[in-house]
Amino acid sequence: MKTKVVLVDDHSLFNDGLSLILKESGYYEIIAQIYDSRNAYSQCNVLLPELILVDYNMPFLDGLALVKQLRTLVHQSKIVVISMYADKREIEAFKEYEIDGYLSKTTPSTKIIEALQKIMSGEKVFQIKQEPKSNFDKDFFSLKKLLTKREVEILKSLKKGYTSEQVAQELCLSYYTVETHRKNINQKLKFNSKKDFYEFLDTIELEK
Amino acid sequence: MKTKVVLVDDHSLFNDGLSLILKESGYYEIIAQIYDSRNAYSQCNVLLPELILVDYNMPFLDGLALVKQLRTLVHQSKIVVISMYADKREIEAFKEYEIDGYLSKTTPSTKIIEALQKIMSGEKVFQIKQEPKSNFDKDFFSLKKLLTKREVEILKSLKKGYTSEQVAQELCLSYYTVETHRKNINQKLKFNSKKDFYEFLDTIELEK
DNA sequence: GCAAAAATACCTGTATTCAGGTATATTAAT
DNA sequence: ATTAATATACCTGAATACAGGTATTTTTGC
Repeated sequence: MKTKVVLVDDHSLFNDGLSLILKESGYYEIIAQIYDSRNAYSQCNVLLPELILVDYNMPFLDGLALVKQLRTLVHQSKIVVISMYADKREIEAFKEYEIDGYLSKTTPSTKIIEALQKIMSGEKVFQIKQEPKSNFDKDFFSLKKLLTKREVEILKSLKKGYTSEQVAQELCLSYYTVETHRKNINQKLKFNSKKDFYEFLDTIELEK
Repeated sequence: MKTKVVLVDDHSLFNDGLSLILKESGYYEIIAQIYDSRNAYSQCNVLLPELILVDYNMPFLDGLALVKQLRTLVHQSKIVVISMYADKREIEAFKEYEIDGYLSKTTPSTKIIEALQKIMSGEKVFQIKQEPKSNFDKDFFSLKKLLTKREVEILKSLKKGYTSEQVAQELCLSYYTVETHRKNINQKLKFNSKKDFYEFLDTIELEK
């Protein structure tokens, strides 16, 4: 049921953290965490993982050299490289070894999970640089410059799943006022669809 | 700028993993990871964290006893207990010490972050048992059992931000047909608000 | 103090969604 | 072969959201 994963990363904190993140997602079973890449090939030969996550920067045997080895495995696993610097040249170097994905360590865990799901379903995911954010920086601090205090309050209330009507009730405002605020928010943030708006609403953190 | 956090958990894997998760969120700065709860009180007295995350099950000095100590700190920090078993009786025991939240270790990292954001803005969050998943398991495989092939196609199209009208065009269907499918989807998945639906749409993976 | 920004409220018309139906042809299951 | 499920399509009315206005009061910055 769950995808059997082997993690190869000398940096134990990240190895452990990633392990936890993958386990938490509910889709992955970590069958091994390997801290010394020199053991990876033999271990994978025995464990037959469906997915191997390999760090790029490792001592003794780096990601590139390891992938070269792993591709000679009889049992074909998906191989994903995780790197500190999502460099274009780095990716180029991997091209000939037919890896299934290339992810950056700066990617939020949710996006890592998303990417891995895509990869497990056959897609290839290459993240060059940090993905350009949607429209503007989605963090609260840049948002504060754009929106007024009241507009943020409206968003907070909408975040609870309220309709404009319900927001009006909660904040003791007229329905028309709430609608006006929403109109202004939409103008400022220029959403292309309802989905875009609600997606934004879901993602954004609006706390102090 | 970032919330200063101290983690208290003897289980280093979880401590490290949680640390990573908090850091990744961008809102938290981990100023200490404490593995022996007996050091927590003195450390917090020096470090003055805004948020203290405490594990429930710890050797020597367990979560309850530690919280009792921490509440005597001059500098008042938010205190959140994280437990393996989100037991109702456990929470009861904490009630008199006025903790700000009680979270389960089974909670996905994104939900932990969400909960902590709420807590930092003054709310209290008590998660008893693992929260009943949003109606059903949000993964594709359990979804397939609930929805028909066509319904999934409709969702895929909606995921692009299309309106029912546009979905109809893309799939060469009548607008009415698309609306019917959406109606059936909504019935099956029982969303409580538009926000819930679009949030689901954003989260779900619909690939093969 | 004055001008700008923000917050409030209202109106209109349209677009979109949602919930309640009905109905038929095709497909899958037993 | 005959149910049951699926996909299709249409209708209506209500609820919600969106886009275009206008307008008044309050707050804030200089």
